[in-house]
Amino acid sequence: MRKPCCSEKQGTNKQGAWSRQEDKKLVDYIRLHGQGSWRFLPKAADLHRCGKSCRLRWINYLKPDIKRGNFMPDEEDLIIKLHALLGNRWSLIAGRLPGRTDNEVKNYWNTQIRKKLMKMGIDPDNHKMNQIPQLHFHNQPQQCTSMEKVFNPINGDADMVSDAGSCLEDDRMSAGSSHHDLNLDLNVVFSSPSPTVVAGEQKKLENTEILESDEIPTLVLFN
DNA sequence: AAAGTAAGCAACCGCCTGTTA
DNA sequence: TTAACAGGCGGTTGCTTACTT
Repeated sequence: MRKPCCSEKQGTNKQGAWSRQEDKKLVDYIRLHGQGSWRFLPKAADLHRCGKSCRLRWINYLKPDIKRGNFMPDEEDLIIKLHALLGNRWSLIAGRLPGRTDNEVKNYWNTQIRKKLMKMGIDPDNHKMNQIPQLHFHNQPQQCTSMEKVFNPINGDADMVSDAGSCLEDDRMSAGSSHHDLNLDLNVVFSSPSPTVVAGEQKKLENTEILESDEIPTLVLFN
């Protein structure tokens, strides 16, 4: 029924990396006309790319508010927490990280966080222990991250997966825990009928929405 | 120094959803 | 109600770079 994005212009896809000239054309065009109408943008901007490719390039790399560079520990914490709640909803997760894109978050998860979690015996898909973790200890409990205390949406508790000696009591994670630097307090609100809907039913997370209220994002779970 | 391998990440693909006529 | 379309999303690919042998 629907034609593929670039079917009308064979040879416009699989163009590889964007050149400086292409970037400039795209940026100049969007500055002048604004974003949108991606289907017609390539022709209007004299770009031999498909609209999707232009959109992706703009959203992921050319937008002025994109934050590049390494992820901060706070950001990593937040990604893990949100992933535990939302799963692979990268755009939702990225939406809580100012300046980060879904593609960047997804890549970071797949290349960094996933490996770290697996190394600690945590299944990165469900955030549950799947084997005996390789425990390591340090003397700085304040440095505990979500990598070491992963909120488990199934039982509503924090799974202590490593650094057991230093991280057990302080800073215990919960759905209402706080991220000071990013001002991102996560509150889980159950719309109906009761909070017990979460227990053992991760698929309930299928229909979720993060609402902004008084600058505190709230995760609402719909039944 | 060269070849082989692994890791990181930009880019593409195909499907889904919302909107409009 | 349905078809067509645009935009958006997650999964995957493949190129580039770094590292190892």
